[in-house]
Amino acid sequence: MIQTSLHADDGLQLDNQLCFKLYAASRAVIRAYKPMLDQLGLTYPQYLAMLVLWEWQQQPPALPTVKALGERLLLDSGTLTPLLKRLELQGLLQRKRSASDEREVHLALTPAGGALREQVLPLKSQLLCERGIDLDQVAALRSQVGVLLDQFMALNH
Amino acid sequence: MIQTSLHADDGLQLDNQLCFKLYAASRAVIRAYKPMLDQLGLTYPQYLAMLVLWEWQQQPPALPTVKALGERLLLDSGTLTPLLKRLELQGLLQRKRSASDEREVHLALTPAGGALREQVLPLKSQLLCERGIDLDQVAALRSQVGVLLDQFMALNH
DNA sequence: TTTAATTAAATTGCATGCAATTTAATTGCT
DNA sequence: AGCAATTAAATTGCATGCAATTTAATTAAA
Repeated sequence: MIQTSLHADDGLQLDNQLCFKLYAASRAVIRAYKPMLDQLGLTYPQYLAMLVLWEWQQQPPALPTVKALGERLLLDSGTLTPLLKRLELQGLLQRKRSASDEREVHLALTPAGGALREQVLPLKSQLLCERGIDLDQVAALRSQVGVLLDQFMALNH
Repeated sequence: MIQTSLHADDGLQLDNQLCFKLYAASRAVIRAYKPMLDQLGLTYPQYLAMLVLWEWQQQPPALPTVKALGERLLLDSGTLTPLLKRLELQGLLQRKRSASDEREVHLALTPAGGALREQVLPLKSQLLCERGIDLDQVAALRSQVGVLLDQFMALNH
């Protein structure tokens, strides 16, 4: 393929930046979730935290710690601590110091927090339906963005 | 392809969420830019703003307004006004009220702001090189994420 | 031409992200 | 045991994002 560029460096054109497309697409998708999240009373990162806690609930023995949640979401305690305090204030979870290791904080869903899960699936179906999203296309893109993510996670050692 | 799911709703597994992959990938790429941006003295959104201003400089007559910049970056004045004030404080640009329409604020690069552009390309090449990024793969993914972005922009009317 | 509706920025308030530091608890080492 | 090194959260400080409101200027309309 032949490059016929007018400028010496299309490499700095905003539209040529994968980083900008990702950044903008991420915000656009979060914006699309907003009506659903408003009904749930959650912000987007709070929703992600709940996804992890709901998932964890299905494979008991141990409760997740703040650290474990952070590894899953790629967020640190500086972000998670205040976020989790807000979820606790809303009555969706409880934060309790581990008895065996007082440094750790275990996260346990309350009944209300567990129940909230049931409201998500219908709302999400509605969202996808209303917008006529192609599920196969979404799955394919998710897989590719996932590969990119893994590469960058490996590179950022 | 046959679905053999253990749970009734893989649809809520974090790893199955395109939104999370995008969100995490976006932050990972921004993190990868950090060393370069530190050398430039810019944050990531400040860098995006500079990209637009550099691009604009090549097609004169009129200067971009805050609104025009916002349309390009998909950001509003609530985000841009303080960001631009910081760039102005750093001496990279000037903000001046339009004479013809006092509501508008025009953005003009200072010589320092224009000169900064020259430092970016070599730093970016170095970044790509050090990490052994496949340019064709990046271009392909950018195109696909771009399609997704366009779809969501259309849907969020 | 007054006045109502629009529009562009700025401002306010809140919730992230994230670097850097601090605190408290636990491990490892000698 | 005694002490240094690690580790998990919390805290602090700063820069976004973004909804909602405000302010000032321009346009449209009666």
